[in-house]
Amino acid sequence: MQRRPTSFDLAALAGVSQPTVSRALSGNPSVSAETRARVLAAAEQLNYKVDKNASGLRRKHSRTLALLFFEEGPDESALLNPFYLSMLGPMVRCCAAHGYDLLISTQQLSSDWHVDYEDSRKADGIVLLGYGDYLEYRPRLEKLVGQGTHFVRWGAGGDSELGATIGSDNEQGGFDATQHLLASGRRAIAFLGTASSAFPEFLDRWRGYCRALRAAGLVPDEALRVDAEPSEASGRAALGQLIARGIAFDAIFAASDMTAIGAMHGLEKIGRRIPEDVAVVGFDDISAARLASPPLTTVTQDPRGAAQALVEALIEAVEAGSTRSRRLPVRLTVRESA
Amino acid sequence: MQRRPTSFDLAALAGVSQPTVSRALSGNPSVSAETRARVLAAAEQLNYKVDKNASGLRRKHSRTLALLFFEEGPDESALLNPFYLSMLGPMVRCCAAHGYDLLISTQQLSSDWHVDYEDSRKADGIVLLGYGDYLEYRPRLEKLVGQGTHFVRWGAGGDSELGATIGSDNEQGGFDATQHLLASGRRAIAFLGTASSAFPEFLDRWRGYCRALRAAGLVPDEALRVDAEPSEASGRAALGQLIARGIAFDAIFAASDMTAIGAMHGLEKIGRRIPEDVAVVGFDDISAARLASPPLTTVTQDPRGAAQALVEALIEAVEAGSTRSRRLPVRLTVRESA
DNA sequence: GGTGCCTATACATACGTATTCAGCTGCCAT
DNA sequence: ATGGCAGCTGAATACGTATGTATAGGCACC
Repeated sequence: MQRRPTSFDLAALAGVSQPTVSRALSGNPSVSAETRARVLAAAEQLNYKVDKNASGLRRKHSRTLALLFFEEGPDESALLNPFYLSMLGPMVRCCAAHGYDLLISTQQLSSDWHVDYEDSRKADGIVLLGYGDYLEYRPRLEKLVGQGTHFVRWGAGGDSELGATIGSDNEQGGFDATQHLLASGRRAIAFLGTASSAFPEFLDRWRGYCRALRAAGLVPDEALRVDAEPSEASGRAALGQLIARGIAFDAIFAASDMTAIGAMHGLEKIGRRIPEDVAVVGFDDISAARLASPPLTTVTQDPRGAAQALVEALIEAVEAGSTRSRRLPVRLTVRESA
Repeated sequence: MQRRPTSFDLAALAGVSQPTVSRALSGNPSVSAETRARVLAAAEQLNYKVDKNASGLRRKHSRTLALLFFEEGPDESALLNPFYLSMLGPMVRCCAAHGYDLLISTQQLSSDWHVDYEDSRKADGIVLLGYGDYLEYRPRLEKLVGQGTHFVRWGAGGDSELGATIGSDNEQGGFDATQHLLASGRRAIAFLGTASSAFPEFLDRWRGYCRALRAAGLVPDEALRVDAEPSEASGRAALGQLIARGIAFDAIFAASDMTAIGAMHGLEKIGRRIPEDVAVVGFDDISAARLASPPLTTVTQDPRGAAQALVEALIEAVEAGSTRSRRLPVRLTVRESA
């Protein structure tokens, strides 16, 4: 393993100077076609690769984006969110298509704010995943803005002071899901979800649910609303609570698939058939939704579109200096549970 | 957003020279405690961060590892593998603990071999995920070895000529799963899996299955073995095939959870109870296994341990020049399906 | 009091690339 | 023939850090 070839070696081989090599490789139009060809041939021969450290030092950017997952701890990490995980592939591909590399990291709430990537020039900008609209984050995001760091957040959006936000149209998703249930004749539709600030999306889904009901001339009934977090256990518990209330229902709209699957298990246990007795619709389209029995009808967020929107917004922020928030469309995926 | 502070600015503020700043920050023992304190205070004040491009240029490494997912295309990517995805968090944390950053990328088989990260000094070493033991990869891996690139592969291992390999003890997992079924009195245990080179792990799982049978004085029956890929549809189809053969069975060991879940759906459809009529054991412990109904007994690979083993092996390769392959223990997770 | 040694710091330089500026060549118009 | 101009290329330099070598001061020892 001998010394790496440098642009000087390349220049010597191609019979030109080092600056010409640099220009040739970066596609500068001032270098003649034949010179460029000679340089490229030499590069091929020496298996020359630009040293990105030197390049990044000289230019002022690294052509690298950082992907930052929020986490409370190993067991409470945005890296466990299946939707985020499904965005990973598309993000990597989208970055590659734009000539960027992707750095991945996590950020603990408890730790100091060490978003060094942009500070230390390892990344030109940051994608933030798992940062809800918690107030706790505000000062950190504000500091980021203050530093002039380029970043884009996945979230419910709204607050354009804190950088651009990309998120799904949760309200419309809630509307579509509910309308689907209404269209199949259901009238007593329970809503399983929480309005906790930890899941701001759930509130929008609830709003869509209400809008659909009202559009059908119905009035949302608080008795049909049960608090539930996105977990199987919580879904089962919520169903138990619903039953305990003794209120009749012929459908369930769960604000997350995990909750929906838990509720389905609960229904199964008490012998209520799905969808004959109770139709169920979830939200997220996690992989287990398709594998559930019966397969779960759910609101699908498009991971590819989301990934692309995030990456392209960030690149725009990096290269053009600013970008805009976006709300992405969702799609109802009808399977057998409703 | 003014100019970034450099180590010279820091030196001026602390009243020392730039080299002293560099030494103070890197913990060089030759700098006195009081000087170091002054430098650190100045760094805090200026919010100084080492420029990793310049640092990487001067040193010969970037303290960055690249994580490379193999993919045939967007729909056939190692980034879709839930086990790999579950390693992500632990890998990130493990890298951080060792002071490394993690770059994530994909590699298409069809494209040229562009593992530029190490070539271009963006990464010091590479973790390869999703590279089975396909012969097609050999030349590429050999080239990597030839270049002196440091890398570690997740896989069945064995071929130590092609770099270190870290993998689960699939044979033992197959043995444990089968023994568990035997212990509960099952005697006719079907094996659902394929020996295709695309899934070399399956072959080891099959071997473990055979060893358990023989240890119990039974002889593996080829009639109980059905080819199946790791997908729900394939699992359902495999069960159909098994039924069509008209052979009696009281248990199923599927070489993957996806297959097992498909088979469970098939059993449900024809009214066979799980586990009363047929016990089912899977392999992988994907998230859907716990959510299945009944929850699936399966062989759990430890993503944290795997991630740690991969990262630490790679770091050892990078820093010490070489490393060794390892086979990681697996654990049977008993739920309700068997 | 000079020599030698040790500690802490400063000086100078190298890493490999991209860019600014200047220079060279040849061609066209005057 | 000469000035100007365009099209390419080369020389010099800057980017910010880390490190090898040199230097200044302090102390012990003979």
